[in-house]
Amino acid sequence: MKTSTETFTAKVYAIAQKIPVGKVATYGQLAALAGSPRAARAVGELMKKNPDRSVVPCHRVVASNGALTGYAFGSGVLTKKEILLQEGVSFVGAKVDLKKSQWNRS
DNA sequence: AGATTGACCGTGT
DNA sequence: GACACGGCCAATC
Repeated sequence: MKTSTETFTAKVYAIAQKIPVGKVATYGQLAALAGSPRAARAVGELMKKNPDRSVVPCHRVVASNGALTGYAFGSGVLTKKEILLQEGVSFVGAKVDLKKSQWNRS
């Protein structure tokens, strides 16, 4: 029986890996799915400290308003945006079109 | 063990 | 519609 924190962290990473290509999820959404709807901030911490972007597509995680926030790899948000465009995510100016590309969890 | 920070979110002015 | 403030959660120093 692990502490709640480890479960939360594990869930966040697991969920992040479940985000399909061409879709994005908000920090709050990941937090909610992980069991703490208010832990959006903590999710950001996990993404920043994420073990590996190959196992945790942190680039598919954006702010609730669709804006791209920090990125621990490449050139930061610039690289993140490029990757999302590569994935086929719809963009509106400098933000993601959540109406079209927000992850509709199964 | 205590205090501070941080890739956020919601509400108010 | 834009700017400012507070609140929550977990990790890090």
